[in-house]
Amino acid sequence: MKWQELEQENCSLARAMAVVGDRWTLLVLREAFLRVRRFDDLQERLGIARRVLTERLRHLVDHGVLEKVAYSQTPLRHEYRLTEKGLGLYPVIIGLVHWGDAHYAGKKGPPLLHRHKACGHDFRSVVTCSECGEPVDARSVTSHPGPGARAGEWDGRLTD
Amino acid sequence: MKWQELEQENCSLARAMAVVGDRWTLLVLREAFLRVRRFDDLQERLGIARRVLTERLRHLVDHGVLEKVAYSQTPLRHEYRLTEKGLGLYPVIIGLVHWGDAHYAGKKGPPLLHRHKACGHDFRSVVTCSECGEPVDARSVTSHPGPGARAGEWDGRLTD
DNA sequence: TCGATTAAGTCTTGAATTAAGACTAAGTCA
DNA sequence: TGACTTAGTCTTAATTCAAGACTTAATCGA
Repeated sequence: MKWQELEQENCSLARAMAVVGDRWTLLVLREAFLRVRRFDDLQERLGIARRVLTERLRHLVDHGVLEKVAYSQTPLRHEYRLTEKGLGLYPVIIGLVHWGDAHYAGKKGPPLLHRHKACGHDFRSVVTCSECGEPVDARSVTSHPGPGARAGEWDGRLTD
Repeated sequence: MKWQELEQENCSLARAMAVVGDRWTLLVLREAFLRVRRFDDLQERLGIARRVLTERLRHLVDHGVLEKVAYSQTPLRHEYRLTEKGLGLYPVIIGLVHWGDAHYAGKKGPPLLHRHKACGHDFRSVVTCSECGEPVDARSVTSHPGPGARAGEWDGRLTD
């Protein structure tokens, strides 16, 4: 299967991966969340090949994850900002960061802490259920076909 | 920068991406969460090149995300199961799925629903603060260096 | 017994993608 | 005018991937 064919799959994860699923994109978005928005800054901080960065930024703009905004008219210069759709990826980023913290931080602890402005504490992210508010993990969930499931593509494996 | 150099970076996201950040790995893990655990089943359902699947599974086993477990002695056959560390990626997967649902589901709705066993409802994942329990989004968080930050690698941009 | 089947890979080849860094274009600054 | 800045484009060699044929070792069915 070619990469962009993923977009056609009847799976929200596959469709999301078609947008942000390559080796560099989430790192570019990390920088965007850290307010690094300019081409040269991104290139230097990430060590990414310029051609690849060009292509990724275009892809993200095309998919509405970033938008290209002029920050100077003379000379005309642009920066890349997260859209609302892009900000919606925060749970993914923070989830990966906390997984990395849990398994790869050295003895001293994580390199970066995250503070919740509202309560003032450094926190870990906790995934909870939108319906009952309790924490959710892999073992407490079952999956079943939704209204958008394509006929014939469900094999019943998960109906336990 | 080469891919595996990411592991050396002083950033939990980069370290996490070094393990699960390529085009296929999260799709392989999606299948693992859906209890698809055998080589041929994974290969067929994903349409991934067999050589690449071999390499990814080895990588995930090497990093303790999956473990290779014998399910038959004669003939000797193995399957790939999520470890506790692998189960810890559930927030990332569900975050991507819900982002995909929000932005790429068709008119009919998402292809797959997720039910919280404890309360019995289909749910969306909500990321909350471990300290105060309130929902958290990108705008309600600031980041600052933690105990594991390497001297000289922090540039102060985020201390707002 | 013997051929077919199954599972889990390995191998080969051509195509696509990436890393690294030189080069370019357009405008500003001293 | 000449140096500098920003945001790219271009080139080349190395790496990775897609597709699918092939392999190995054991079981199954006739």
